[in-house]
Amino acid sequence: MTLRALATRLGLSITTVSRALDGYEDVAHGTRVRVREAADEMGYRPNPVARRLRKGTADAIALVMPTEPGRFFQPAFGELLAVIGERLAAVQLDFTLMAARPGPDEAAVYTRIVEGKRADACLLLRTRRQDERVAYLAESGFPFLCFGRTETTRPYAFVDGAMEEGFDELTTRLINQGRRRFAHLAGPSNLTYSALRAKGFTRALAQAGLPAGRIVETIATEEGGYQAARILLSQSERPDAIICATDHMALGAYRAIGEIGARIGADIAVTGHDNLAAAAFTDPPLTTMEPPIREAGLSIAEKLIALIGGAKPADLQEVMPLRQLPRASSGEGGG
Amino acid sequence: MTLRALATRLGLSITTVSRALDGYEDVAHGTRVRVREAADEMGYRPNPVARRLRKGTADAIALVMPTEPGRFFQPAFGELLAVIGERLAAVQLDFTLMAARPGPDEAAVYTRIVEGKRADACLLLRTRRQDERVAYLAESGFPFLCFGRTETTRPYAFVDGAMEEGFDELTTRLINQGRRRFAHLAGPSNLTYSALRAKGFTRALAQAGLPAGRIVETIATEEGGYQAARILLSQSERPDAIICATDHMALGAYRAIGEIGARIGADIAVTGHDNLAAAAFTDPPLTTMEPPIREAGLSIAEKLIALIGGAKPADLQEVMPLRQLPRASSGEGGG
DNA sequence: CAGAATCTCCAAAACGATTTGGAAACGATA
DNA sequence: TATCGTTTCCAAATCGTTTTGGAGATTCTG
Repeated sequence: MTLRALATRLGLSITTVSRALDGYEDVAHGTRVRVREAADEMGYRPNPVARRLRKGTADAIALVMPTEPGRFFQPAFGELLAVIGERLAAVQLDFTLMAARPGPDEAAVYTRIVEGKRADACLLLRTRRQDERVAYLAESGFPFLCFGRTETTRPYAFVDGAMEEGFDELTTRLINQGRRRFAHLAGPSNLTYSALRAKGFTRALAQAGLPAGRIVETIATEEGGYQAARILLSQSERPDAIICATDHMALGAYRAIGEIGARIGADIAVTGHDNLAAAAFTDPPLTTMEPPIREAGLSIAEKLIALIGGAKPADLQEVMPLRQLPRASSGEGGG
Repeated sequence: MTLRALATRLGLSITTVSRALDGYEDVAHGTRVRVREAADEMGYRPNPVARRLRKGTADAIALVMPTEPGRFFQPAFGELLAVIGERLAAVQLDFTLMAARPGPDEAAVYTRIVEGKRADACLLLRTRRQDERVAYLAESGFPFLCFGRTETTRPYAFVDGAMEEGFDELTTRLINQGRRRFAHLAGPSNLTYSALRAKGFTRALAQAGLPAGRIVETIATEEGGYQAARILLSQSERPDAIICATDHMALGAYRAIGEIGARIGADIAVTGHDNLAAAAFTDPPLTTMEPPIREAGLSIAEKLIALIGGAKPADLQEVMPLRQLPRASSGEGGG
């Protein structure tokens, strides 16, 4: 069912049918109605590819997943994609996934998107402090949005959680509770989120006039958290609060603490970030904070749409507050 | 940089340039080389949209995410997508994500894919026993592949884990260990995986000549597992083994068991399925089984490619064995 | 009633590739 | 030399839209 078929069937020109469907003013009301009725009676759907070719757009947003070897961990990834995808579909935008492992291949994927016009804009995940992807995209004038911040002088569009504030608030809360020997299990230092979380942690201690806490950098998994926590716990001055960059790391710390027979919550506070589904059901329930995934997804979609519409990146920046979830692992909450 | 530009620059016709790049035999070796060199010197990339229009393909695979309200839980979803995406990209196929909540909207999304030619094939997740999506796609002759099985008389392409066998093996192991009072926390009964897992569980008991185990159906989350386990534990004949359909549910059961002061592993065995990242780090570590996500992803991609190539669905069926991970929650393994 | 303004409509040119159906040039064959 | 086969190339059609630049009909204005 093409436009031509519809046109000949109606005894009209292709032009008129096209314009009638698009609601132009220069087609008589009567014919417009007639065309529309015929169109959905015959189940006509414009061929998206033809439209794209003519309009010179891709009608698509690209998402490049940085696939590191081993498990892929972006908490609530599925939900995030679902929300974004749903919103984009509503405005007829395809949401295209591409995978690339960080490194030389990654650059090729971005080149393909930009030079091959595979998308009208793209979405970056797991942003790094120094991010070549951002540099390349900004350089080539291609619209993009980061989920997470990066360090650059150029204005760029992003959506991110208020992690610095979140970790500051959390740490301050534990200070007020009387904790004094703080340690922080940080994620890989090249990722912006690690730096921001560590910064909030550090700031809270400084503000309270306490000595700087110990910071151990490790991979953001259970195993990483376990190893790092073991090291911390084996040292002379044992911490009474371990602020972990992620829930996964916190679960690793749980085991390390269990092994030395200390009590989580009472002896040593443990906290995370993400609010994994499991976090409320660990023993004890894990104190954490939760990024507003649905809201973030909607905001991301909205900003991508704006970006395609020509909005300036500088006007598309948003830091979203996190929800604090005090639970028993820091001697708070019920249970 | 279009084909025309390249052609005039080389003093050749568009036809010749196109054919030279595609490696046809009817262009002289010399010119072929010349054309190719010029092409990648000038960074020529064929416009994918134009190519699609002409060839009548979408060069894309669609994935419709069933976004149920609340958390979206497909374990290892990110990794699965990454693997599939990577493989598809290698053969120049886009991987398009769409979201739809099960119900009337869902049908519209599939109609859009099929009638709007948004993709050459599509991938279904969270397959249901009676799946209208499968019915519709099969009906309309659109190529599709299911990750998970469904109940239909027509031959269809799928990749799935050997869950029936996995749950049978697990249950048998626990029977041999001396457990006798079995219960199963099943997922929603409309999803095929729930039925298969329950079937494996049931089969093992029957084969051992034991009475049928109690089966409680619930939502596949921690909360669902917790509620269901509480009910089980409040009854007169307390189970000594709770086989959960998923790790998430098992974690919920952990809490319920903790609340009544029983010991997981020693008093009551608890097991799951998925091998969540957290599963090895719970206390005690959770006995579970792991689907081969990478292999499944690769197989899915391969089959989708074959499907587009015209392979018969009946030849594209694969059930992949699960890896058993006996751990302390069933009184096995270390720790 | 002539001329202008307004309504409706349409033919044809894009968009950038692939593919069909030759055509020119050339050497080989008889 | 005339014919045939190869080799190498190309003009033009095609995919299905959108959009430009009118053109005919009708109504309005003075």
